[in-house]
Amino acid sequence: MAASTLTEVARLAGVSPATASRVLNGSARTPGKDIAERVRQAAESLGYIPNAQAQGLAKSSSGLIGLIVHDIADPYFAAIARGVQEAAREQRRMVLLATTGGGPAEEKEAVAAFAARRADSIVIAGSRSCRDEDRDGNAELAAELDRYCRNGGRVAVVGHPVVGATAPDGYHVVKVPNQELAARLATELAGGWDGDFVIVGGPEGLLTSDDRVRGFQEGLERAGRRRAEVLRSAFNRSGGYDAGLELAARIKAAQSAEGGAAASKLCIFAVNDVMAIGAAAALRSEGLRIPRDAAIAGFDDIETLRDFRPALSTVRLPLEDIGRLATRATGRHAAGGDSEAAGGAPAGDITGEVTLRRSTEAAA
Amino acid sequence: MAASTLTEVARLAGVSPATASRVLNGSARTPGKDIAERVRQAAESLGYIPNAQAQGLAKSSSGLIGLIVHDIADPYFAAIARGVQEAAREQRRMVLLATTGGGPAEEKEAVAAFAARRADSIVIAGSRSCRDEDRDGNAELAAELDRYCRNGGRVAVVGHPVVGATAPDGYHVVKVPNQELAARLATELAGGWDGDFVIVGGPEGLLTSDDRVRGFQEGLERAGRRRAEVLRSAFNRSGGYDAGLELAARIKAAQSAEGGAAASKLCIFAVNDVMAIGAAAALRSEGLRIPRDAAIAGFDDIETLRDFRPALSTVRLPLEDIGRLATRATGRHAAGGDSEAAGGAPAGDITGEVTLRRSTEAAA
DNA sequence: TGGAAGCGGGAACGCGCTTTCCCAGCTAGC
DNA sequence: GCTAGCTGGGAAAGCGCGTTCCCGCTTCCA
Repeated sequence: MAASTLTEVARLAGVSPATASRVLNGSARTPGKDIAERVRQAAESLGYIPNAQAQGLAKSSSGLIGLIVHDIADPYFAAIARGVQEAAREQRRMVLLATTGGGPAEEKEAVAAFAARRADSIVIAGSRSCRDEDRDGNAELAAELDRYCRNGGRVAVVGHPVVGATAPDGYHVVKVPNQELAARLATELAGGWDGDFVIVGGPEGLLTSDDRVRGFQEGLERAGRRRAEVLRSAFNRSGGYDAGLELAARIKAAQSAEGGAAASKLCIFAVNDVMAIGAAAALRSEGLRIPRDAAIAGFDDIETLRDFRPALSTVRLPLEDIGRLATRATGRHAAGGDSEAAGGAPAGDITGEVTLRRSTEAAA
Repeated sequence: MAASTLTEVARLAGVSPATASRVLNGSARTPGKDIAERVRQAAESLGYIPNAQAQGLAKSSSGLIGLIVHDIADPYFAAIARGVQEAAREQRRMVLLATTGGGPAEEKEAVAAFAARRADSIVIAGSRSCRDEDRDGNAELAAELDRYCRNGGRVAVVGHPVVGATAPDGYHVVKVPNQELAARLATELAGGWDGDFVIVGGPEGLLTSDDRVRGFQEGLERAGRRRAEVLRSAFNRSGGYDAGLELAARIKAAQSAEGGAAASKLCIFAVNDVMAIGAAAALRSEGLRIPRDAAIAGFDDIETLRDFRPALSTVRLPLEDIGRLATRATGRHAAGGDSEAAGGAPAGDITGEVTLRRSTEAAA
């Protein structure tokens, strides 16, 4: 038994489907009071639920918004997803979720799937990559997005524009000042730290990671410090852990070489909180303590990690807002152009905040 | 310019829409090689993407699976969502996300929205509530689900059946042995702990919380211990924090009353990890240390929290598997009845594992 | 060589809904 | 009193696709 249809409701109410449609699913024309009531009662008694697919077909708009993340279980993406979800609810739309593991090829597939579902808009979170091996994938993704936009879709990307994408109408980028914030973090850290800095970054070519690395180096330079060495590993907890093991070995070697613990201490900047936690875990597993033997800082200020001890110095990013803004940017009335003048939230105005905590205190 | 349609492809290829459909969207009948090739090329050159809405309308099935969670940013739900997402991908379906904040009324709305979209199945995660104020909401939710199932929808619920729901065809519950696992946790803890136990639970009527409380009490009893006092607060980090403050005051009072720190120590069981972390943070903020001044245990073994120090004793729940199993249970061939004999994953066979770590070590 | 069986392709209908167009009935204006 | 103008309702044409039915052609067997 399939759900009851508009026609059935209409028949029961003794009116035409057209009229039933007009009263049940908001139209410019409003039928007479008594008829409306009859229809509503018929719908109620039949438990009528409009078929969104059919509505979408007829109106060619689905009320769907597609969200692409690398991994929904990653707290970074989960936080963004929450914002997206919230904004979607405001707009009375539903969110369609796709996780891709970060590969542009899978992202392209996700875009195609969203396009097939005729999603009104797409939000892409997650770092862009410009690694060589992703070249083709990026090109295909860009092409797919381009087509999607030409067909009237709207897309918002968090962070960087998709590599190689021309910017057609409806293509919006929510800029995150990773570089600038990383620079600020570096200068603030440099103010209270005498030792050297090391950066634990993601794979080269991951733009978010690259930005943060570059920014941090800039900040050091501005503070009159020498550039930090950059260690590359996976952009997740285990990457941080691996790098942490490596660093632990060095620290221990340095300590024993110089005799006491009086050696100049290292300050580790991991390009995201999850990596920082991984690195911290590695140091700890090697018997080192933070910030006694080394300082460590992250990026993102993941909520779940705020109770971590020693409290992690990091850069707070308003992840939920980012998701919300990206979603709003794809809203119907967000027609580009005078987004500032329109009075709505000035999309793209993301800002973060350097947050120094115990993990980088000099006095251990 | 809307996306190109099957008819356009057919025209370009010089065939009828029927033929084009047969070659492009898998049918029992396969047109001739050359024609197929022509159609495929036409599709390619037009950038044809099948309209899933139209397909869904015609086939009356959408390839959509609805997921209902309280909050996607909560790591518990995020982990489940990952599993759901994975299983959905296996089945070549997409997941539609709804977050409800836990209220049955909102859950009902989500179900209705999914029904409108003609989602093939619905997975409901998140604790059921049997509080009085949710009575009406539960009834409405049950009715909505019932209707959904009667219309051929399949639903899987994680944890408990929806309160008041009769179990029609296609209604599946993924049981989580919360009670039993909590009991096991209690007995294991009792083995290495002399002091009293306190339970930090969620609001009364939240079934997951209630189960864990009940199980823990049972376990204590089995171990010959006296029942623990139960503190109630919100089922999240801040609820844990509040309870932690209260407990910290008591502990400090007891310590100063008995002079030294030699008083019998408290072991706190928070009904989930996030609450446990909150409670731990509260104790710490009051100058108490874990496990020196009190032991603490949680439940769920949230991945992001595993690096927390002192390492949290907890019960590992295979959250991802839970999501996966729930999703698979709603699969097309999961026709109920002999699910065991069917050879597939024997759904409902969720099991957890008590994991004792440093936070409950007696020797501080 | 004639007929039946089989196969590849097209015409047409239906999925459930929106929307335009049209028509009947009414009121208002001359 | 007659027509212009308006209002509320219905008929019907799609939206893009799957699918059934039908038809013309080839192939095989008698």
